[in-house]
Amino acid sequence: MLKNSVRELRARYRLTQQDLAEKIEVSRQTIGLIEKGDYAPSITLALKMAKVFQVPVEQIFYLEGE
Amino acid sequence: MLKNSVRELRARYRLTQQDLAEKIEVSRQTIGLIEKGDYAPSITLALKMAKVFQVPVEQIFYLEGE
DNA sequence: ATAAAATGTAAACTTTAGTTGTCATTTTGT
DNA sequence: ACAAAATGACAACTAAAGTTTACATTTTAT
Repeated sequence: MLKNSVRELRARYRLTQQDLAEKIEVSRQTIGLIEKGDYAPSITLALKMAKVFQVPVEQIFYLEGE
Repeated sequence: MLKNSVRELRARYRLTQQDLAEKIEVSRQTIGLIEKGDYAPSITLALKMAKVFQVPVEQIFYLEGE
């Protein structure tokens, strides 16, 4: 099962969902749905996010319970 | 633009597309299309692949030319 | 307390990931 | 050289990502 720490990282950088959305070129709603855990984004989105937060992808998205 | 080194890693482990497909639970065709660069897989697929190859996701998938 | 900004949510939609089946071509092993 | 295994490719399809619009609720700042 896929989990993520987008909300925490976003808080650390004091970005709104809108801010983050713009930086990685997706809609605000998409950020919301990802934070909620509603779906597994594309690797492209994940890589862009990792760049914004300056952490490895694995530190944002990870499989829990295999 | 998204690039990847799936083919190289798969060769290193001497796995067929079919083998890899089974390990990460996708179809053989999907592996072929990813190697060809036809599309950006989900982060879930990428994480599973990273596990198989025992490398960070960034070593498999990366954005080239921003 | 109030207004503005931020977030949650939902429906209807478009786009793209991923599947299944099938056949042709290439590679590998004997 | 030959057969078997592996890959390429394509069409038609299904499933899921991601968008847009719109409105309700919550948070934040003054």
